Amino acid sequence: MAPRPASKTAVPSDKVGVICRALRRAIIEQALAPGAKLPEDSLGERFGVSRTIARHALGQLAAEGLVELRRNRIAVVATPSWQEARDAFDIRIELERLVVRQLAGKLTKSQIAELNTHVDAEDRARDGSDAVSIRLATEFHILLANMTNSPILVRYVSEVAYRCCLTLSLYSRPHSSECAINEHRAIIAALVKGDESKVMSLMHSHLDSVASRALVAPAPPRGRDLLDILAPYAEEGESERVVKLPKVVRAR
Amino acid sequence: MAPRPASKTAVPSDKVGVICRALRRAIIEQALAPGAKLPEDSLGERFGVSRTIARHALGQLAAEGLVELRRNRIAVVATPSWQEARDAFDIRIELERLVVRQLAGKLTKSQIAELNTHVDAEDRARDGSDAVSIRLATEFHILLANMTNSPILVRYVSEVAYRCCLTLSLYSRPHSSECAINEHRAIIAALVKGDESKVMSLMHSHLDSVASRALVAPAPPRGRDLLDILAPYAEEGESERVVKLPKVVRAR
DNA sequence: GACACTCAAAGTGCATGCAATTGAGGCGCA
DNA sequence: TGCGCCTCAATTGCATGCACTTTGAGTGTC
Repeated sequence: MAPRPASKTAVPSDKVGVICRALRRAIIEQALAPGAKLPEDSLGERFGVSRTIARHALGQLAAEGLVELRRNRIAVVATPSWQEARDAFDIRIELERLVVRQLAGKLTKSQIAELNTHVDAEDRARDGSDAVSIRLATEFHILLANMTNSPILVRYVSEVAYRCCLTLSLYSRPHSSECAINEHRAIIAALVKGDESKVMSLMHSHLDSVASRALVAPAPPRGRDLLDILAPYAEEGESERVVKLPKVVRAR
Repeated sequence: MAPRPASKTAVPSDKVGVICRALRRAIIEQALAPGAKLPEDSLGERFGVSRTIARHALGQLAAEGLVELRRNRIAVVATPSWQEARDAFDIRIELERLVVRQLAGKLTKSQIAELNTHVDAEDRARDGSDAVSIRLATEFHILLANMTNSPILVRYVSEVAYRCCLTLSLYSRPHSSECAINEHRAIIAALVKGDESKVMSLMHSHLDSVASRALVAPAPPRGRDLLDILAPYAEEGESERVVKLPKVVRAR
């Protein structure tokens, strides 16, 4: 009587899956900002399960890079460095070029309709919160990936898209999403037309522009704590040279 | 006093990490063939930990696609379909092109030496078991990925390379690795020379030839069981239509 | 001999309990 | 006030126990 068989990847039980999906969504909507604490018992209590399950879910999310786990420490929402964000976008560009290459000229009528419906929803959400816009924009890309029918590709694109989403909340200025929506429409058009190289370059420039709008400066603009800000000044990770800095550094 | 800080990705405790690494290696060396059963208690007993930990490790490996988990069933080593194998190689090609693009002309002397040392080892292992050759060949690619210093890229390349490895054991004829080794040498040379587009196309054709040598036919050649072989003939997954087939089908 | 049914053994799903670690506030001291 | 030490509540690490599900071997019937 399960509502959906939910061809989800590798989710052991489904309570774990439920928690993962909920947290994922909360994270990409920025309800949980990078650095937010995720204690096992609170999570368990909130979802009506034991710590064991909450812990398992955190493990999965950590594998996806959305959560950071350190031994004996409370799990936190991941805080990717600027460089990691850049890397994620580079990977994403390649993967999504592959997606549209496989899809060009191969969409069914109902798939095209589904994509258009989604972009319409993005349009309608323009006045709403940024968080929802960002989520919908991300989901557009995941929807595309889904249409390839390649579970592996879906997983990688989803993961890396979520990670990128996470970085937007760290490094981006308030989102201006209108152009992105037009770019989505252009991509659909090119996919329908079946112009493989056109749609690949469209996707490339789309993601590139999202990335460059988001990752404006290599400096960590906000949401970082003192230690992270100081980190680049440490260089030699060795030891005694930094002893003269404020004690927080030693506390590391 | 930990020997290495081990910048490994997202491994909660380290007992889990140990088990994951051991299983990963066993899988890619085909000590554990696709379909092999991995009961939690046996695993726990073997590694001297409780089922809880073994279970957690299986969860991680499932997230990487090396293990298949089904509710209330014993975990098994994944048995990718031919199509999934093809998809994995496609993704791998894109990711590794990215790797060598980033690396072209940027290798340090010691990195070049490390690569050469590795290929020498591959050479020496040519007479040994296929399993070891395959593992070394895979590790060459992971070594390259590591040199990009992009943890995300490393993770994805490793994962997808392991998956490809897994498919080799399913679909490939006995490995003939000599040409692969020469191709590795050619890639190193092009990387040193710094010819970006040359090295990208070398990597592309290298992986393409590995894939086409491995994935010779879309039919599932061996190691599959009756059910999987019959699967394509079922089409409508519904129900009663297959009732007339041998009873194993119903047993599903 | 083939099928259907039953039931115990094996295995997973999950909660709970106990030990170990952490870090934050409190206390003393200069 | 400012700094360091100490203690204890909060939290994780992990094993274990109990309930439920699956499996397959054995039994009986036709």
